Amino acid sequence: MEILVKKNRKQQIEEKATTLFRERGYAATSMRDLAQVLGIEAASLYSHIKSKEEILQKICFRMADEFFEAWKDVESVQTSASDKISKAAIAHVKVITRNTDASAVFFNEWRHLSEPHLSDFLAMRDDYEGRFIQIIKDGMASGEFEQVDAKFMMLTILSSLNWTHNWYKPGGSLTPKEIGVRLSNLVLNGLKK
Amino acid sequence: MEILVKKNRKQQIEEKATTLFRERGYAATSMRDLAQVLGIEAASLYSHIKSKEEILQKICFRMADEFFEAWKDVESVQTSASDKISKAAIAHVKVITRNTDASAVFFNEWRHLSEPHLSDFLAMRDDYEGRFIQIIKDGMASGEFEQVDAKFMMLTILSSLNWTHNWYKPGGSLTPKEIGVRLSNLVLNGLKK
DNA sequence: ATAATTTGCTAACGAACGTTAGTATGTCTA
DNA sequence: TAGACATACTAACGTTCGTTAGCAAATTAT
Repeated sequence: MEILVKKNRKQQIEEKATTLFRERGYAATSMRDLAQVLGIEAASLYSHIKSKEEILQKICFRMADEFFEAWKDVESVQTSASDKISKAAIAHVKVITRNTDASAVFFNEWRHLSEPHLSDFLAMRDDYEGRFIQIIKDGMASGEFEQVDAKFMMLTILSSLNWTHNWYKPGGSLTPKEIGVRLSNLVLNGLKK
Repeated sequence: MEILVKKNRKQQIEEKATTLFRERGYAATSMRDLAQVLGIEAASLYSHIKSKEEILQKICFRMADEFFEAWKDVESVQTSASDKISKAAIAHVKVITRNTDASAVFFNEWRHLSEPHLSDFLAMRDDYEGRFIQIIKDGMASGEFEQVDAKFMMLTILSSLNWTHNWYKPGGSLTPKEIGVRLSNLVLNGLKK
């Protein structure tokens, strides 16, 4: 029995869609826009995909997978909370910088997912955020961190990390790792001398 | 000569539109959606407004005005760079928390502005961001701050401040001022003990 | 060589979009 | 009391939307 693999054209569609969704937003990107970029008719897209939303789902859940996959670097070793924050920041930023367009779509367009995908997405996000909260709580319990509102702190840290998708350019002076190091350094030690 | 003041209904339209634009995004909100929330027909909206985009413009530029207005608290007194960062954070967060819906639209939907409004908007944003950069540079020059990339730092700080629109709820345990204090404290002193 | 698969087309569907024209009805003001 | 104004309506416009049906050619696998 053969498993059919529509590999090439479908990938191209998803790549171009990612760029367009990032630039114009999901709702403001039409299938005709997407087809034009690919040099085909809009109706032809449906030889490869099921629906417009299917593309968005692929982008969002592939990015979610990447974020979770990268987290393995964080939990692999037993170390201090500071070290874990640093490792998490580096891993997280690495995923974002590896695909800034898809990250932008992931962060900004997920609300256009329909159920049950939307609930699945939010559940994964909660899980991911919970891991950051745990590190912060551990750091407070061990006396390594100041006593703070762990959720507040998680939101603040993640907002800084996530924002990198908005300004990172592959040719820039900072490598993804350096960005992660600097961000975690700011979060841990602050701006003051 | 009479100056006509269409005050009440137009305000209502802008308020409801702000909520919808925040929840669904500008492009995914139809004029019929908006009309339904107001209990009228879509065509009736045009007795009060010129176009859908006019509403977006009003929201975006009113928020911009508010951010600049709040900045006066920051530049009014001669003080240390740390103090200025703290004052700026508090002022900035105060504006956001005063209207979380409009802030969300301001941060997420500005790209749907057409020219020349888009260019005007971006110019204002550059101006605003430049003020943060200047404080950071001053703090480095005086030896108060670590030597860092000022733009990188500005982006990181503002991303944390701006993210508050996503989780702040008026009835919460933290006041807007407390949020500003805690955010600036994290930025200045870090999480480590 | 033949069958299956990939890729794309034209034509069209019903629905939704932002918006305009023209009209009617109250309400406030001169 | 007359005119201006605020508010909302019905009907409709031309356009664009996501998507389907049916067909055709090229490529690939058996």
